[in-house]
Amino acid sequence: MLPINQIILGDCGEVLKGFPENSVDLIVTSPPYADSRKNTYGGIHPDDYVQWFLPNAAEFQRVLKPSGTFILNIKEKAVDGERHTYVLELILAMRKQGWLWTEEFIWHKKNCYPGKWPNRFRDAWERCLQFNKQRQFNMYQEAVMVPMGDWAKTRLKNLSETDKTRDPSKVESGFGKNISNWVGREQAYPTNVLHLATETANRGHSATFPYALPEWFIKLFTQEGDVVLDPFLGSGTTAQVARKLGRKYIGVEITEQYYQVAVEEMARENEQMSLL
Amino acid sequence: MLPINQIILGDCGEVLKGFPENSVDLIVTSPPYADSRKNTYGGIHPDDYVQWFLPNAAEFQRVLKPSGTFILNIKEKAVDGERHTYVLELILAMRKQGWLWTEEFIWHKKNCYPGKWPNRFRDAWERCLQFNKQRQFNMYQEAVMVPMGDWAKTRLKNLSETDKTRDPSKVESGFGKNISNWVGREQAYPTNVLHLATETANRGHSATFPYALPEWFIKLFTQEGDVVLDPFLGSGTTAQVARKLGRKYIGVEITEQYYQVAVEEMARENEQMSLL
DNA sequence: GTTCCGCATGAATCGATAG
DNA sequence: ACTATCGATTCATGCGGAA
Repeated sequence: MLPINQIILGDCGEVLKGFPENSVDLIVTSPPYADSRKNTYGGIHPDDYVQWFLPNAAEFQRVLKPSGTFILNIKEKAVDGERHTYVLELILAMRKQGWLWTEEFIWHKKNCYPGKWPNRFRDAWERCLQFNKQRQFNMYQEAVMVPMGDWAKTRLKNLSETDKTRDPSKVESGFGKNISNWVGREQAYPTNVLHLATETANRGHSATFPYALPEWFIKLFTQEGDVVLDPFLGSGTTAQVARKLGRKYIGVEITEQYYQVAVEEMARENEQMSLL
Repeated sequence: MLPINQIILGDCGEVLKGFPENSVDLIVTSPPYADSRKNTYGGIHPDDYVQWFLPNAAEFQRVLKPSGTFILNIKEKAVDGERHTYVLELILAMRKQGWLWTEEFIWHKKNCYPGKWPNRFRDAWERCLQFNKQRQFNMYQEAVMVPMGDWAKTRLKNLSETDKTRDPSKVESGFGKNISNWVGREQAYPTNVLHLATETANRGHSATFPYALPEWFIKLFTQEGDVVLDPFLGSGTTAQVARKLGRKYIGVEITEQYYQVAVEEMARENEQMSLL
C-alpha cells in the first residue's frame, strides 16, 4: 500500500519498490548534486551520476500516474574549468528510459552565492526539468496565475530592487508602455522563469530549496487530495508545503540526520497548527 | 586575408574557409533555429540540426584565436509536446570536436508577454552557450560590472564581528575575511543570468536579438580593436554593435534579403554618425 | 500593526601547495 | 603526473528584533 502522509527513512530506490504503480500525482525533488555533499550523501562522482540516478528514475516512472509529472531540480557544477555534462546526459538517458522531457523551467536565484574567479561569474540559476509519462498530463495553470491588480507589483518585485537600479531605462520603458494592454484583464499566466531567493535561515540542511519552489509546482500540477512524493526529502520542505496545501505527502530520506529534522519539522508545524 | 569590417554574402561554412586560422577574438551569433525559418534558411529539421551545425562549428574553431570565445545563442523548440534534444546533443558533439563548454548563460527575456498553451507557459529564456578552445581565455569582467544593491550603503556602515571573522560553515566557505575590500565599493560583478528585454522594433529579420545581448558579450570578451565575427549575421545587429564599440567586425549572411538589410543598416548608421 | 534595520548565511570555484 | 587539501575571492536576501 501507498504510505500516505508519511516520512520514510531509507534509500528511495529500494523504498519505492514497495509502492504500487501509477499511484503518485507529482514527484518534485532536488536530488543530491554530484560530488557536492560528500559528507552527507556519499558524494556521487560527476562521471558516475547518470548511472547512479537511472535506477531511481525507473522507480519514479513506475509509481507515477500516467497523468502525473516529475520535476527535477538540478544544476551541473564546474569541473576542471568546464560545466560538466552529466545533466545533459541524464536528460538523454531518461528519454531512452521512456520519459518525455516536456519542459525546462529556470529557477533564477536572486541571492546567489558570492565569489569571483578569473573565468566565470557567479552562478545564479538552476534547472527545474519537467518529465512526463505521456503527452497528456494534469496541469492547473489557473492555480499559479498572477492577479492582474498585483501584476505590476509582483513583476517589479521579481526584478528586485537591484535589477531596477541596474537597468532603469529598460524596466521603465518596457513596463510603463505595456501596462495599458493589461487594463480590464484579471489575471496573467506566469512564464517558465521563476524568480526566487534561497532561504538563508538555517533549517538544519545545507541545501534546502525555498518553500516557494515546491509550492509553485505543487499548485501547478496537483489538486487538493493528490499525492506528492519527494524521494530525496532532505529536511522536509516538500512534505511541509504539500500538507499545507491540502495534498497528501510522501517523503523518503536516506540519511538519519535529515530524516530526524524532517520528522521534527512536521511535528512542530502540526503543533503550531493545532494552536490556531 | 581576413576581411576586416566587411559584411559578406554567403554560406559561413564556405566563406570561413578563406579566413586564416586563429584570427578572430570573439564569435557571437544566433544561428537559424531548427525548422523555424523555413522560408529564409531552408528550414533545418531538428533531427538534422547537429549534423548541419558541426561542420560550421569546426570552421569557427579553426578561425578563433586560442584566447578567444564562441557565444552561441540558441533555444530548443518544443516538438511533438517535448523539448527537442538537439541543443543538448550539439553541446556533447562540440565537446567531442574539441570545444570546451565553459559556461551556460541564461538570457531572461524580461518583457515577454504571457501567452496561453494547454500544457506549457510562455517561454521567457534562451541559452547563451560559451565555448572556448582552451581554459585560459580573455575575459574583461570589469567592463560589465553593475551597480551594487542599495543594501550596501547601510550594510557596510557598521560591520559585525561575524563579518570580520566568520566561522567556517558546513560548506567551508571562508566568507568575510577581507571585508575591507568592500568599503567604498560601488559596483559588483554580474551573474550568469542576463535580464534583457527583447527588442520590439522588427528590423526586417525574423530572429533579431536585442543590441544589449551582443553588446554585453563583446564588452566582456574583447577589447577595442579586437575582431568580432557573426557567421549568421541576420540583419546585422552584431556588426553594428561591434563597430559602435570600436571593435573590428566581420559578418556573414547567406540570404540575399538579410544581407541587404544588414548592409543598408550599416550604411545608414554610418551616415548618422558622420552627421554628428 | 508597520516599518526599519542589523545581520547570518548560502548546492561556489580556482589556483597554489602539499602528499 | 595526479590527487587531495587549503586559502582567497565575493553578494543579496529574508528573518527577527527593535522602534
